[in-house]
Amino acid sequence: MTQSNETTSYRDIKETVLARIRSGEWQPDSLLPNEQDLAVEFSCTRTTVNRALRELADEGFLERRRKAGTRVLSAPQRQARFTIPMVRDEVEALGGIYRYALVSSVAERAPEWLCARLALKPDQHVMHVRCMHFNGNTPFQYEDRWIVIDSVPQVVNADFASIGPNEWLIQTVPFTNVELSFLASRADESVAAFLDLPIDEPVFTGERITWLEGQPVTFSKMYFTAGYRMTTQF
Amino acid sequence: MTQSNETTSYRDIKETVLARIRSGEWQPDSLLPNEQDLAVEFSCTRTTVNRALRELADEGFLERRRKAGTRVLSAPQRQARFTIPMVRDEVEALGGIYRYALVSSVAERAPEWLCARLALKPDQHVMHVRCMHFNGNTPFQYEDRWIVIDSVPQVVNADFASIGPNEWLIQTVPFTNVELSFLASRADESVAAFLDLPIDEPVFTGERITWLEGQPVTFSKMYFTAGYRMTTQF
DNA sequence: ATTTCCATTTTGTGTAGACTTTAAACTTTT
DNA sequence: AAAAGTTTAAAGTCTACACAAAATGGAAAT
Repeated sequence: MTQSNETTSYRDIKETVLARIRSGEWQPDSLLPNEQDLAVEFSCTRTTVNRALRELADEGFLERRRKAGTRVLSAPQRQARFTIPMVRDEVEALGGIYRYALVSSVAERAPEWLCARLALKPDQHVMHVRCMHFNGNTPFQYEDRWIVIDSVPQVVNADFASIGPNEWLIQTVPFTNVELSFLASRADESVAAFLDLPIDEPVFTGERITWLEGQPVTFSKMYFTAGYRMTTQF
Repeated sequence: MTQSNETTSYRDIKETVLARIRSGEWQPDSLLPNEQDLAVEFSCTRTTVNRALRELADEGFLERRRKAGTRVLSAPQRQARFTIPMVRDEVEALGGIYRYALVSSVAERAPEWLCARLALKPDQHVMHVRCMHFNGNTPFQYEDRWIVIDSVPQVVNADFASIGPNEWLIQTVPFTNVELSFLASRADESVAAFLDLPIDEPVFTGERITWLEGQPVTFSKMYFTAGYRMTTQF
């Protein structure tokens, strides 16, 4: 059969299923009919039903298990997706002019806390890069970053005066695994100075660890401007 | 052909494509071969290639447009997916015992700032619920919430002494639209008291606005325990 | 009563092929 | 040139069918 106006598409099925859950017709924890039966009901193939249910499961509405069937999740595990933009894009999306400035870039022995954090050997060296990201002339983010030299030997020749370490790394080393955290920290003297804040001001802070095939590549702390909020809708 | 050991699955294709992007073989902004050609290369059907590329696009690695083809995103818009668990689950995942306590629950006229925030009429009423979530006996989260009575009339009969407002709302109005923000705030006198912190301590804070079919349902502020971090891996 | 094993059900994934939709690129007209 | 129309290549989706893999529930063995 050709897909004409009256054909049920996987989108229609998704909508119908969601509507039935919302209306209470399909209660939380209850089992849905199996794919074959739904295919008959919607007069389409099982393939189409499968796609609809698979996506709803991805989106956190359903739970599916072979042989056990598909059930409505009682507490819809809705996942918030935060897009992690690069600072430049974030500033430009705010309608601002992005400006970058290098503060310092030094090769040094990895400090103890970093060795612990990244599972480095005590004598490994890192490139310590500090830099600022501005929105026009307003400080937007202060970045404190360490790059493991053994993992990215080219870093010793990188010119971080002209390109930010994040953009450089993205061009240079692909990464495979990332751990990203957000927390509230307190502006110490240096952070306060760079972001033009009072000392002890609460600062929204991100920490990112990046690995390439199990090798630690970089650790960075990002201190955001006062009043910054990370927002998403779903 | 049957799917035997040597068959290329959409997973294999995803991996291979990612590897080629990482290795630089497929540069950012460059165009991938079209699905048909890839199908030939991987000796599978276009359907299978399609699924692989579609998922990679969903995950933020590729951009696909009809007729234009598939290209590697220059700034991989990787999306961090934070699962937003209910406090109970979060505490239990930490190995703790979850305990809930109501602080107060009062019906009142919506304050001006809330009217502005939720686009309420100036005379609308809200249920103002304050409560605590504990990990054992340690304060974990202090929650300050307003529920729009016109949107959820049953709320006046809800017994928030025995069930948290979030869990009650999920049972009552399950499918909603949400705007979620995170920021760093400063513990005022009351927050500090509830979370057992010094005044002015930085506090990781979440704000959530919830709508049902365009109607504002609830606004809540969640103040997290000292040292809290929201973490994800990808 | 408990464990082990097996049949069966349900989702997971693949093949092969067709039609649809979008939008880029080209062609014609103004 | 610029605008309007046309072609066409690429992704998007569906059909129809097949075999694979997991896990449940019951049967058999201990």
